[in-house]
Amino acid sequence: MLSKSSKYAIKAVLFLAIHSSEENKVIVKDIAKPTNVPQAYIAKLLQELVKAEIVTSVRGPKGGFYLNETNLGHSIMSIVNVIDGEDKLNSCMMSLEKCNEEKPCPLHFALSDSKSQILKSLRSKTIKDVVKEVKLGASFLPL
Amino acid sequence: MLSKSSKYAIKAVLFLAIHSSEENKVIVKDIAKPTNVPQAYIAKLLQELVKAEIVTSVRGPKGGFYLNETNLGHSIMSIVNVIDGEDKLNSCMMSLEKCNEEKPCPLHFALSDSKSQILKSLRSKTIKDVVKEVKLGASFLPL
DNA sequence: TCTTAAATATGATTTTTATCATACTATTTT
DNA sequence: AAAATAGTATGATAAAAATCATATTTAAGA
Repeated sequence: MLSKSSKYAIKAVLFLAIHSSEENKVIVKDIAKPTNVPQAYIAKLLQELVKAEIVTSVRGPKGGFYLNETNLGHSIMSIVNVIDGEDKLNSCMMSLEKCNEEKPCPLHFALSDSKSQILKSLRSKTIKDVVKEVKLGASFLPL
Repeated sequence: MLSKSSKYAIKAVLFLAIHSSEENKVIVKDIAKPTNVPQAYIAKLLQELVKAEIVTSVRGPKGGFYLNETNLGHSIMSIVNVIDGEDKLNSCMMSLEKCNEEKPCPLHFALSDSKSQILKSLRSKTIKDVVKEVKLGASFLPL
């Protein structure tokens, strides 16, 4: 469902949401280690997120990444869309195309409710929303 | 979530569930075309399913594949397990390991309900179950 | 202005997944 | 018994995803 890349990206963004601010930028190395993502790889993903204006970056010494208020308002879905492409998640679980009520795939009725729920959740939850929940106890590195 | 391979496998199995019987075996060519899956590829997947006793095969002329009553009782999940491996689907959506109530990942609360629903559905629905729903209108090749 | 610390750009390599090809084995039919 | 028709086994190739490496650009600070 979510590619490794999207998962990495979500992790990194949530990490920034919690640990960064304009006055407190975080450098890639310090994102890579705690999130357990290869540094060069997360760097590349972050660049895409910067281009998409989901994270903010500043170069040079004292530079790094952070999320501003606008950034925090983006949905989790928007991260996935940037990394995996727009309709990776909208595609049918069963066949390789999209299915719907009129043209349901064989697993449509078994899965579509839960699937729409997940999509809805990803679409409606902003980074900020999730951070609240994280602060209530979610951890980055479940074992 | 489901790999292309699992999707192919599910398609093929459901196709057989609908169109085959011991007296009416189906050869790979006639599975590949209507399900829109590369023939050599589905052949390979079918072999794994045969080994796992999820589909039945007979060699030689008048041979082919079919599902017997036992085969029909398997869950959709069992197909995925054979093709993608046991815990591909059980892994956490967010981090790369498994998460749970005690050690939730940041997206745990947002997604776990729907996810368990999907898993439950895949685990509990047998091939036979899904076939009933298919006969009520699902199609194999949604556009 | 030079050095240093950061992101950025680009592309090479590796690994995984998907696909294709070919030779072999089993069973039916003639 | 031979020929034909099916699955089976194995491995080669191609494409995609993930990872690694390196050079470039930008900005801060001495």
